[in-house]
Amino acid sequence: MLQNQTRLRMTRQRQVILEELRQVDTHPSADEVYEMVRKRLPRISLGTVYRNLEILSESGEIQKVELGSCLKRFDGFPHPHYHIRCVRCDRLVDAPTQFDVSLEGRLQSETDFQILGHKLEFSGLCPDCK
Amino acid sequence: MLQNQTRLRMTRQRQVILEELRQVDTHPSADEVYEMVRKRLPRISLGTVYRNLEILSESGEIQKVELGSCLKRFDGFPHPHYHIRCVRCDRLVDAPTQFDVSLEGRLQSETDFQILGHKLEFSGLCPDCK
DNA sequence: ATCCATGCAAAGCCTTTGCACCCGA
DNA sequence: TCGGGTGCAAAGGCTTTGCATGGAT
Repeated sequence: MLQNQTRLRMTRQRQVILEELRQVDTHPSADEVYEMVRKRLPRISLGTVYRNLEILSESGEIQKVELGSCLKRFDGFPHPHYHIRCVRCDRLVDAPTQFDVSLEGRLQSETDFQILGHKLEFSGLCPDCK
Repeated sequence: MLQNQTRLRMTRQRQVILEELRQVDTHPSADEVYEMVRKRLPRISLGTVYRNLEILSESGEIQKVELGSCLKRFDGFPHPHYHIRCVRCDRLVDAPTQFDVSLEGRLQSETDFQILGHKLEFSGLCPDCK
């Protein structure tokens, strides 16, 4: 979250992006947001959309859904387990927690999806970074 | 997982990638795997590493750590909640499950990380796809 | 022998960034 | 006014792919 002293300047672009995003529950990508916003602000640029999505999610107004970065990581051990990612240095370690299939069972009764699996990632500060 | 009938052809490159990955717990990126493997197979190409990481994770020999794809999605509602992703059409919907902070507490006592949060994503087949 | 895998390089996709101009507070 | 925001376009980073050749079964 941003401190109050760094209050967001509310430009038309930023406001429209926020409004459009709050009107849907489809979790659009940056490009999809761009297309939505363009109907109201035809001259907005894709760069502005990216910049504002970043700023809005840093300030806690919205959230990014994906974990980590674009960079994929690989784990040589295929058994199901969880990870902890250091928010500062991006180090990824196995979490000393048991995999809990019951999470899926609880959800299954509440949804029309056929649940097949789940992934859980913790974030925090690693011993070196805290 | 691949069916047994589609047994993997075990080339030297594929085998070395698998061996190297099983010797570390650092969750390397594709490029880091490339650097590791290159010490033993100097002529291997980055494309081969990518192709094999993909094949090995599809066959269940290893796993990709990141959720979803490289494409980031945005959610206009910043309160903590979980998502379900359709493995077939990639649609993303909110999970009708309560956010459970106690997951963090249980882990905190078991690790030297300072836990700050967690993300949980379910995968499954959406009503349209199943 | 067959067909998948490889090396190489180019292309692709999404995202970030430099720069000059603009505008909200 | 003035520092952050914008549009535009180019660059960047990671990943995928086309193609001719190579190699496992």
